[in-house]
Amino acid sequence: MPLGAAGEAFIITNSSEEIDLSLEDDLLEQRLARIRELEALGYRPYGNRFEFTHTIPEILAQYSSKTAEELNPQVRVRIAGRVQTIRRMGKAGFAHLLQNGERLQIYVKKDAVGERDFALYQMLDLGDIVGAEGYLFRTRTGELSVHVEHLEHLAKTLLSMPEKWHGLEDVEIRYRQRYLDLIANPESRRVFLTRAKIIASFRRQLESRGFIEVETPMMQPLYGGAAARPFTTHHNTLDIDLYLRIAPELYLKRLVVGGLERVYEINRNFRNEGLSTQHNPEFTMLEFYQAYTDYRGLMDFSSELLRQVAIDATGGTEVEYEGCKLDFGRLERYSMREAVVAFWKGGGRPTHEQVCDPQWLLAQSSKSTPGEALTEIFENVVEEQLIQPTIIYDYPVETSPLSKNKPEDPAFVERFEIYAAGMEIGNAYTELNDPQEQRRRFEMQLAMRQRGDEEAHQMDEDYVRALSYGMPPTGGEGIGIDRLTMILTGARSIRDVILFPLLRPEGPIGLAERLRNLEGR
RNA sequence: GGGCGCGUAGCUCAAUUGGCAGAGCAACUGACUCUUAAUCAGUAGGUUGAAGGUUCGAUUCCUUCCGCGCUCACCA
Repeated sequence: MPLGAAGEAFIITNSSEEIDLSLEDDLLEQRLARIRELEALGYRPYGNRFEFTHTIPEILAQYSSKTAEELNPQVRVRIAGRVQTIRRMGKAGFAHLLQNGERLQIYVKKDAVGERDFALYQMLDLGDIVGAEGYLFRTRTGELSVHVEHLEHLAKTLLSMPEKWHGLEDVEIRYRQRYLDLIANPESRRVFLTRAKIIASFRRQLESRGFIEVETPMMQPLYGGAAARPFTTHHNTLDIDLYLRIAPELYLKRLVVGGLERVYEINRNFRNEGLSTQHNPEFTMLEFYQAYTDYRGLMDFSSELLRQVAIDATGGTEVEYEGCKLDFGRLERYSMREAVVAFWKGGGRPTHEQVCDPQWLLAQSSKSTPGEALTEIFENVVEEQLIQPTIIYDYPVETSPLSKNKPEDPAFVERFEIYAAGMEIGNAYTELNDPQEQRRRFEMQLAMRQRGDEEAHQMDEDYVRALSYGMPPTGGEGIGIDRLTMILTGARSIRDVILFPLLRPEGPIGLAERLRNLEGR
């Protein structure tokens, strides 16, 4: 396109529409007008494929240490990114392009890029996505930059970006419009990269030990494997109600029966409960099952897994959370009864004999069985004090319908939970594999259900049938990925580690209507 | 669901005892060919979350509602 024509188009658009714009003062309208200016210059407001030579992080990794002299002979690059800052000075100027969380400065000089590309540079808005071609150099102040010789437009921003040095702080917008959070807050980006590293580390470690990854039903005709209320949905053709799973446990153990002796699944569970800083209705669990081991074996395995995950995610075994230094290098271990004695607050610390005495336990609690009383005391007294990563083992049978009894103490089961930062992050046990005992446990749960306990298990007869074919002795464990991610990233709320946490739907946005009204004007 | 707190320009935040709704950034116009929170001159931008009420007068006080956060209960 001849330069004169382009310039003319630019000027005409300005003079004819400027008055309307200033009267309306609508950013959208300004931006849509700018799209027409871009098109008049022969640019596409939403470009297509762009061949780049480097990503911005690649350039920074390769050339950050190079001096001006070492950038000679010229290093030619083609890069793309989102415009993060613009500093215009008449017939030249700078901008920072942001890509994959890192930024690189470009220098655009009219003499170097020509009239048309310089007109494009002058029209850029913060948030536009552009491609640039040129060579690397260092500015007078020493910043590695691209001396641009050609500029290309790849995508237009119609809405204004978050403010540049405070970033985006409104938590509601950060959760609802996570894309803005990811653009504006490097810390948020880092959290989700760390989350991905945590999951990758678990996968790598489990694969290397011969575990295979499987997917089991999310929609289940019977829900089980945990104590929780489910979400209900409906399948039209079969005309049946289905439940979103509260846990994959019963399916994974069917697979162990079937000879998949080491299986794991990393996926969502859904529990129809309240929301809090530690609870989202859908959350991600790792569950794994290993035949021929028991909860003692899993304690050792868990310690290794968590230690390595901490290293893979953060570079070391120590992390700081809420001002406390947590060490994943080793997990402390207490039985539940030991923990009640050890973490007792104030006077009247019980003896070991007392925490084993049903009469003493019942006297401390409103619960009707010694086991439930012990659990209640533990939760009230101990849980919040378990800051260091800690294993608590040997749980009362009443609260554990799927765990195997301790042979020497049938009122307790071979179960442990992992705590850190006062939160439960893991739950594991020696799986109950006696179908007759499992049938009795389900019937106990049914009785609790009839007394009004909505969270008690239903009878899963196919599961009993599976066990009746024989399940090898097996250890199984679940680890809450969201909470572990909170701890390893220093997040206060589970919503900070879930990309799109559940929120109430927002009201009408009104953008579609505004765009419709502005179309073709 | 209960309790406490917050909601002001696109973003981050002010506004004295109830007395003319403001600033910075972003936007718009102009100047500027090595800036980096660029600078300089100017312009525009508001149903103060919504609806009622008290008052001569409400961002401010009261009521209800909406949204978010914290917390308690339930849960992992």
